[in-house]
Amino acid sequence: MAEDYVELIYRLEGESADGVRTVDLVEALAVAQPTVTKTLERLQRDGLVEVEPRRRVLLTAKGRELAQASLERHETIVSFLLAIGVPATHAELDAEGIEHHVSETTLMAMRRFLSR
Amino acid sequence: MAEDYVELIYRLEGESADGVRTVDLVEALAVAQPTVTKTLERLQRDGLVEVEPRRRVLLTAKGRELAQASLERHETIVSFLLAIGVPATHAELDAEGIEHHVSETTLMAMRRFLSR
DNA sequence: CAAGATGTATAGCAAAGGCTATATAGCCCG
DNA sequence: CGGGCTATATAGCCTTTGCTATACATCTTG
Repeated sequence: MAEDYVELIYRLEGESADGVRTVDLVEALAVAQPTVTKTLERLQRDGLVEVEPRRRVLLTAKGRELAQASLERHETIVSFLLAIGVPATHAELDAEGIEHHVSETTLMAMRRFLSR
Repeated sequence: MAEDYVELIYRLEGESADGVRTVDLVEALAVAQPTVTKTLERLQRDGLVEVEPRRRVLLTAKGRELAQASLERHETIVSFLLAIGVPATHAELDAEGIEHHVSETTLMAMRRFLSR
């Protein structure tokens, strides 16, 4: 979950000027608000985000790094799925599921395939 | 987890003549014995396995169907990963992680790729 | 056939990730 | 500047998947 959260926060940061709020995550993830609040507490505990009470959710340096790495992995997988003929709709969804379970070795094979 | 368990039981059935026992799953999954027992209770509740108390673990018809479908999916993914150049060691492990998260659509794309 | 080894069951605990209901803080507007 | 709306926090509950410690049953073997 941690990766999903930081990746999402990272993306949302790029889409809205005045910061990411809990409610944005609630909407994007389609879960109940207390679920997001609780998860953010864990992420905070793990040093991935910083939450201004009742205000914005910010990524720490560590969180941002993880987000960038996750996003890159995500995009590699989406590109790869598209390349083997998976329609765009499914590619996005499947990548979400897959991205936390592929080794660096398999990612390399995907990149190799893409640059063939 | 359900799929992992029934798939494993199904495979172990083929490897040993006198039935699958809890201890076989404990060893294969590398978890503590009470974890397996408890999970088997849930699978039993869900009608996937039948447990002879202190004896064998059997698949129900429903469990066997799920196991076969899971195994087939697993093998498709392993073959596919091997085909794009992932070494055998990683292919097995990654397939385990991936197999619960790919849509039928993506599986079809993999099969298409394999029969190209 | 009794002991010890092996296997299984049971009790109790924890963390993650969900939920609902409710309280409270902050913001905007009349 | 007070009320209401919106956002966030808090309390309390649930299930899954893990664990350890311990009790009990079964099997094997001397």
